[in-house]
Amino acid sequence: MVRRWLMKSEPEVFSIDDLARLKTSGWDGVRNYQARNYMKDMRVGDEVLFYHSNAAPPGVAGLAEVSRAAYPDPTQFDPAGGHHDPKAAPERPIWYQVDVRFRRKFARLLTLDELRGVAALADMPLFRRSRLSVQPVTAEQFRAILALAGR
DNA sequence: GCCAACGTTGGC
DNA sequence: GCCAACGTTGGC
Repeated sequence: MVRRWLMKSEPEVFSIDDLARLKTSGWDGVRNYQARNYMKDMRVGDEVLFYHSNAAPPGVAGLAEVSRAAYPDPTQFDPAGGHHDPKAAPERPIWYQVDVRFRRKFARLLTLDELRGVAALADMPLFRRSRLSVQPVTAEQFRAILALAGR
């Protein structure tokens, strides 16, 4: 069963255009347990709404898909990197990532402000739970967002 | 740059 | 196990 997710990234760090260029990328650096657990639930082929956070304006920028299921995030083992976790070891990983593949960039950014006004989206964690960078999206919510994006 | 929300850490 | 301090996220 293909499911749907929303994943946040700061475009200054990694944007939908970066993914379009790379085609596929590991989604590393997630250091929140709830977000990690959602990534562990992901299956190859799951659909991903690519959300630009901490941007002006923030919003959903496009569509991607999970191309590799969860595996240990290597950045947790690198003391020199910004995502190092001293409690993690290769035989005891704590953090996981998935790989995502570019599908398409929307013709226009669906801004947070616009999405907030859509009744069908009112229950999204995006509005109800702050700072959750990976979150599930229902079939109805997903349809509503794709309808706004057009084809 | 500010700051509210909120998850994590660590002293007790 | 409580909870204050602290750090991060992310909208504005």
